[in-house]
Amino acid sequence: MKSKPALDSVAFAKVLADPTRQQIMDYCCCVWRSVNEIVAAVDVSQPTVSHHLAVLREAGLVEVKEQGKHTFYTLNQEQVAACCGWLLRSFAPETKAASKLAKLNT
Amino acid sequence: MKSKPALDSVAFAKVLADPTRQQIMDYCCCVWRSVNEIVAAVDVSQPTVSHHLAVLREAGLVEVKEQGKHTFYTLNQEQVAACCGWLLRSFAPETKAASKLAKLNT
DNA sequence: TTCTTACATAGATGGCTGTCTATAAAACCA
DNA sequence: TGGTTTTATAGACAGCCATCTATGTAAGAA
Repeated sequence: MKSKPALDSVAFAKVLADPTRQQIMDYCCCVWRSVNEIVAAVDVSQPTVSHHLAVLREAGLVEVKEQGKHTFYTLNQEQVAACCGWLLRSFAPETKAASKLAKLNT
Repeated sequence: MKSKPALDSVAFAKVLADPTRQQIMDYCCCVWRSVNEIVAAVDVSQPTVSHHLAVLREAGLVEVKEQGKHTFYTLNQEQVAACCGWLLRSFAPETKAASKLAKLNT
């Protein structure tokens, strides 16, 4: 019996289903970034970046840290891993990848 | 150096980002299903099912087998696994799950 | 305090897409 | 041959969403 992820698999996919959002996720992977830095990196307006960050935040796919005037974001890799694991167990249960992950998440 | 999946990660997410489509994927996982069976299982019209199957087919997420009057579909688990693996390596590289999969796909 | 910087929110808009009905096409049956 | 079943395609339409501009708000600088 596998536990469900914190995030619904359709909701997870919807969050991922946008190139700008994946670009932001990539840029915030393994490192904390201020909104300013992200805006400079992704070629959409600052409000659009804020919108995407709100989507990612509500999905629990980013962590937030406020420091004075700045707000820093970083990718929540554990959440991504949990959702990908769930997808693998749901839609690729007979593959080697699913077997490899069988021991995780009990 | 990890190889890219056959399917773009944004395109993959877009295909997954619909509840009816995930329902069809679930229903066709590990078994061949005719369009008729799928229609009976998912509570949308037959043309809508055909539309979703076309989306899944073009993404390489299902395999197709024609037998006389019937067309059978089954989920392509390897494609799903490849895309999930790619997502894990991209957006959760520091997790245990990513380590487990590190040996696959070289 | 006043100004600037950093970020979020509100509202509008255009494009995409999931759904439907209607129809076509192909295979089987009588 | 004609009719039925199975699936795909075409076209229309409504709802969603990514983006923008404009504005609000809070923190630091002067």
